[in-house]
Amino acid sequence: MKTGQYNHSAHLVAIDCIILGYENTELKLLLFNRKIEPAKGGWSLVGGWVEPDESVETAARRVTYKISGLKEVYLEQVHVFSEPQRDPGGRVISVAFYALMPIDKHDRELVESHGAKWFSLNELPELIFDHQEMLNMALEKLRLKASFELIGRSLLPEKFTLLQIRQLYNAIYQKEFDPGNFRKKILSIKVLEKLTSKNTSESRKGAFNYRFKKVLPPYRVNALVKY
Amino acid sequence: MKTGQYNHSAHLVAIDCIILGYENTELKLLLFNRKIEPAKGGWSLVGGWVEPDESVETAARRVTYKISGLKEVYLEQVHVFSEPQRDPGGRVISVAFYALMPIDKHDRELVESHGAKWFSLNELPELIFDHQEMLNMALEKLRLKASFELIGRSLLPEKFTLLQIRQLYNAIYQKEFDPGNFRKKILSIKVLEKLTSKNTSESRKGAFNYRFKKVLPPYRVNALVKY
DNA sequence: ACAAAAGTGTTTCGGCTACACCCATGC
DNA sequence: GCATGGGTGTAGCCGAAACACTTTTGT
Repeated sequence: MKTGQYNHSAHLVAIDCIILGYENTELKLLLFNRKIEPAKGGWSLVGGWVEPDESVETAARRVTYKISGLKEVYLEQVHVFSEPQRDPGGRVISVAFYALMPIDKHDRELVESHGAKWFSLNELPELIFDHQEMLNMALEKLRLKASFELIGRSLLPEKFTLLQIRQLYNAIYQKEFDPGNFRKKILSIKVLEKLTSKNTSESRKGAFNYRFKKVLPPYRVNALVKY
Repeated sequence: MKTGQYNHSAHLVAIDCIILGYENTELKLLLFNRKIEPAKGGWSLVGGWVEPDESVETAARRVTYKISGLKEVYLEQVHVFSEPQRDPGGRVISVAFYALMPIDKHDRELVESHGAKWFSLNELPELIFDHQEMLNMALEKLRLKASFELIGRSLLPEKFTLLQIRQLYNAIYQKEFDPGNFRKKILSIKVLEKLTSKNTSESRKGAFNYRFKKVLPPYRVNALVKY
């Protein structure tokens, strides 16, 4: 095979996306019911081939858009999986990404029409191939990121309360953060702005809504949370 | 092209290695004088094609072995670089790795015979393609790793003094760590064992040698150093 | 009245920082 | 004696953790 002026054997390259959403105090993963052999009918990460004229990032964006209808998802490379035997159907090199998606904004019908389904992270079916390992690495990477910067912009609705973002962190780390301390820490980095509206659906008293600032002040590298 | 039962267009896949060594209180990078067009004669990371029957890790190990004669190098994936135009010679997807190498143990003649050369990180020539970006990401990743666990096993000689490992950290973070505090912190995690021998070549008084323990006690996630 | 979250304040504790200080030795 | 790194000790500061306490309001 010839590509440009190089002459060497080539590989099938795919991307697999760990698509995460957040709903009802739980992290959820979008899985795809595989339609082809091998492992037909098994639950798979959402993936696709990398086309000749696109980067792996472009491929990941194309695939996440196609299944969710959302253009604005946060994408990050996780790892390359390339053991020759990882896919029984052939030698495929796969680049794993995680994707963070505002679950309330995506197109649920589109997801369903593709045979995909959201699963709570605590109630996952068995995944095909090495997809469980991909998921594990993605979660590790997400936790690391969330410990250095406040995430949620891509997972929460536009407006949210401090309770909601704390519950998001609870879900990510599978632990309970102290309400008072979490609040003070998060507000101290000044990346959120307080709105005038309140959310009264989750507490008697009602909590102020916040949103992420458009431009973030650069904030210190000091760990946001420990885990 | 057909690979197994899948039918899709394929890609050239390469690996590029940011090979780092440590010598004379400086981090050094092994670069390769490129022998083919495009960018013939330019300085390049050490790389190679991924063969049909090997993982990207295997390819990286093969390539680092071939140029250094060392089998025991520490390898870690950094990132996939896949912009369609990144290599003017053709569409090549490259997986960047960093490699840590005990510079005192490697085969200097082998390196020379391949037209490769060690450069101090402060005196680098211009690199071809996106290799400078690869290097930057590798160093960021190395700093992150070094902040969570004590590195040096793959960079320092078997025996070393606390001065030497501190200077390694100075080189990695480009700052001066406090001798007393660094010492206490490093020893507190109990991954080093004190030897009976002393190194008298670097100080009047002579400093005890240490080495990494064979089995490491699991130590806390608390940052080792801040930067 | 009670429950439950909102929001603020306070105390304690551990670890990091910034040093001071003595030791050993070659020059 | 002096400079240099080896090695130990310590006072102070800062931030995290734990938790008390008051507010608000629907039931």
